[in-house]
Amino acid sequence: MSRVQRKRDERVRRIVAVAAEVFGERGYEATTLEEVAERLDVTKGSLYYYFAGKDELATAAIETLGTDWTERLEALAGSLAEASRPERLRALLRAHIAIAVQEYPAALRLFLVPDSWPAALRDRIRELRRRHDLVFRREITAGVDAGEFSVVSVDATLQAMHATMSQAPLWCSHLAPEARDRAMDDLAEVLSKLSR
Amino acid sequence: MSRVQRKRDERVRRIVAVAAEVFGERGYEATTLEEVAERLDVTKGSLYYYFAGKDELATAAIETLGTDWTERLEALAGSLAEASRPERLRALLRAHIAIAVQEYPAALRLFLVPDSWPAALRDRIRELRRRHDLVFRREITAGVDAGEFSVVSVDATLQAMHATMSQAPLWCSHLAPEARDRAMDDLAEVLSKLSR
Amino acid sequence: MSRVQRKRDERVRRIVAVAAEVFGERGYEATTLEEVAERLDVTKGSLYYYFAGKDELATAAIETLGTDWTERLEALAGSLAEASRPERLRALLRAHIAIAVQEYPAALRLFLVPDSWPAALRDRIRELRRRHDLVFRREITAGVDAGEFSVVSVDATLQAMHATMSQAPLWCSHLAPEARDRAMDDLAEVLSKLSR
Amino acid sequence: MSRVQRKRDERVRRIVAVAAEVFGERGYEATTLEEVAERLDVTKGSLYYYFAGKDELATAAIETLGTDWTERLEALAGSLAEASRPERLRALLRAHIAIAVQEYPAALRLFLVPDSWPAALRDRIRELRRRHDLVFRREITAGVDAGEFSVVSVDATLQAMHATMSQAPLWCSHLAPEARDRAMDDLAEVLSKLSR
DNA sequence: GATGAATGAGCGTTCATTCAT
DNA sequence: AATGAATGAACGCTCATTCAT
Repeated sequence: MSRVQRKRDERVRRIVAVAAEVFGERGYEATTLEEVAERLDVTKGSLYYYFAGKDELATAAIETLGTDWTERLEALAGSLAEASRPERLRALLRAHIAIAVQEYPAALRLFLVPDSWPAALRDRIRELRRRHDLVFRREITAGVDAGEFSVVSVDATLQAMHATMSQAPLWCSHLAPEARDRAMDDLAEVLSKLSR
Repeated sequence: MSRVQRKRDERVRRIVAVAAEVFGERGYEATTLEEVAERLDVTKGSLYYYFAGKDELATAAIETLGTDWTERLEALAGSLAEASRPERLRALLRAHIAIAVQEYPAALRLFLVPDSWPAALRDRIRELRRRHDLVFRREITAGVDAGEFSVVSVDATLQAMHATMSQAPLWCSHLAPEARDRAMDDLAEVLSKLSR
Repeated sequence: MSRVQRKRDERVRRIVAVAAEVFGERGYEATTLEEVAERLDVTKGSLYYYFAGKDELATAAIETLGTDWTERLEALAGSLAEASRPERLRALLRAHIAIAVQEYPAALRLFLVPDSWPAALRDRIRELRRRHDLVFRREITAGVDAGEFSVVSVDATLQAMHATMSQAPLWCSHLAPEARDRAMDDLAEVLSKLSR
Repeated sequence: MSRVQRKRDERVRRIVAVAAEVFGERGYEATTLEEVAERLDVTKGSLYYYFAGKDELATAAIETLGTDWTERLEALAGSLAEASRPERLRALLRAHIAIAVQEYPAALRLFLVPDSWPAALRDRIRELRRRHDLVFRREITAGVDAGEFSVVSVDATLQAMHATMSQAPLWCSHLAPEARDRAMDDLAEVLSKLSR
């Protein structure tokens, strides 16, 4: 890989990171390329040198955001290998909520992509969700198999967890810092009940 | 009430219904008056004869939908006065999910308040939510007071219930009829656990 | 003239009067038929039963406004037949200013009709101006002929008088009542100097 | 100043000049950005690259015109330091009229502040007027203080002068060249009387 | 590689005008 | 005679997209 290519990759990475930030804050529709460009301190037109358009940029951003998010949860799961199952699940739920609330408050809106998007992109997003989902699914099924967890339905339980976590920002964002922390704790605790 | 007035009301009702549909499908920002008008087979400008603008139309759509929904749940709660607490709660959860999935599959987007919504609308939505929320809150707190329910936090529990119910259509819509019914049952059952 | 015809004339008169009022306050562009209709307590569409459109209504309004204005000045001139020439001129100037400021604050804008108007209407307006102009022209020329007035040029003098009077609302409107009265007095006094 | 910057400035200058022209011909409300763009042979949207909106464009137009005009009068006043007061006043009046008639025949409409103009613009216009006004106010008050001029009211006198000068194009524009020159002379002479 | 400039389609909104009733 | 309803053209404005330099 040439030096030029590395430079380009680095640039692309930075653009995507910033785009993920903006898309995460504002959602797809409310995000303008102008704002993305501004935060990168370049002009709007420059973005087109790297991305074919808003949709592609959004896709890359979602991908990055989703991958980053998933990897952090996976890393956390790894680092908690010693903890008890309930402890680990709660920690994962809590971390997920914290990321949603603090870093990607508009993620829900972002994953509610416009129907007008090409099927390929929608599939890609679904794929990302699946991988994301897997982090929690593994915990639950392993716990159930081990007889430590008991759920009505794994799918329904995961559905409830994800729905609650993705909407957490709507509830928590406008709370004062301490109240917000408590609210996030409560949510994680409440969701933990679903596996008992 | 005059014939003219009735006609007008009927017209307004149709507009609001269609608007709720489109807002639900697309979200606030992505909804264009052009599309609402097209589905009504009138021109954009005609909408302004009945509504002062996009915001008012969205408000009316949300208001109608929210009020109708709440009233049906309140009626159900009333008719179940005799049932046991857990029974009644599960029935309410199941009914809520059914309404969401079958009648307002797009409600999530309607109640998913983007920061870009006019403040007035935001407040109104919050108000509607509160009333809607109250149906379930009453059940939970009464159960807790009676010592039959036990929750970590009433607020967090309600938050989880509402989030899950509003996202149910995303999961259930594309399932086959029987699978869908079972999924809805499971969700209601899962959420019931939150009060135990 | 039939009773029906009289009734119609009466209606037309009322419409035109109200239209003159609104056009006088807002100017041509800012006046909407909606507002005219509202003040008449009828619907927009009804106006079209009497007038072919906004332009015709405006023309009629200007005509009425101009005629009324002129007639009041002529009446005043008649009632001051005994007064000295300078007295009469000043009174006329003062009256003109008062009407402009208090009743038709946007008259200037109204007489600055859009270039897009049909030539016939523009001619009619010019005609109205001429008659209006004549009230003052008569005074000046008579005074000059009698050796009591002395002007550089009758046309230029009248031009200055009319320009000043028509712009008076711009200056006077936002003054407090007493200051406004004084300002109008001053203007009339100042313009009187032009004939000495 | 870079070549790019110079180019941009030049572009802005041209836009403002054309805008002043159109605003002058049509007035604020009747001016459409479409027409401004058309005369510049660009599209409507392009204007927004340079100006935030119609208001800002109008402000810039008025500002440019007003500043240029005032500075020329101030320069003339400076160059006539030796002349007698009456001479200097007449020369200023005559110059003002000439600029109005020959260069800014539509200035009246620009300075004719409709109530509908955004408040910010109104204030700015008032400010420009004040500075413009000052050129003449200085002459008058100095003359009065020196006992060479005598006026009923400085304010009213200035009001009359400005009104007359700004409406001069309405009268003079359609005259033949020689008649027009004479008319302008007459107007200046007539207005001179106001200070005697 | 990046910029400044321009484009054009589309949006929410206004309003004169038309017309069936 | 008058109304309620609808239309459609136009407006100010936004923004993704293109492109010469």
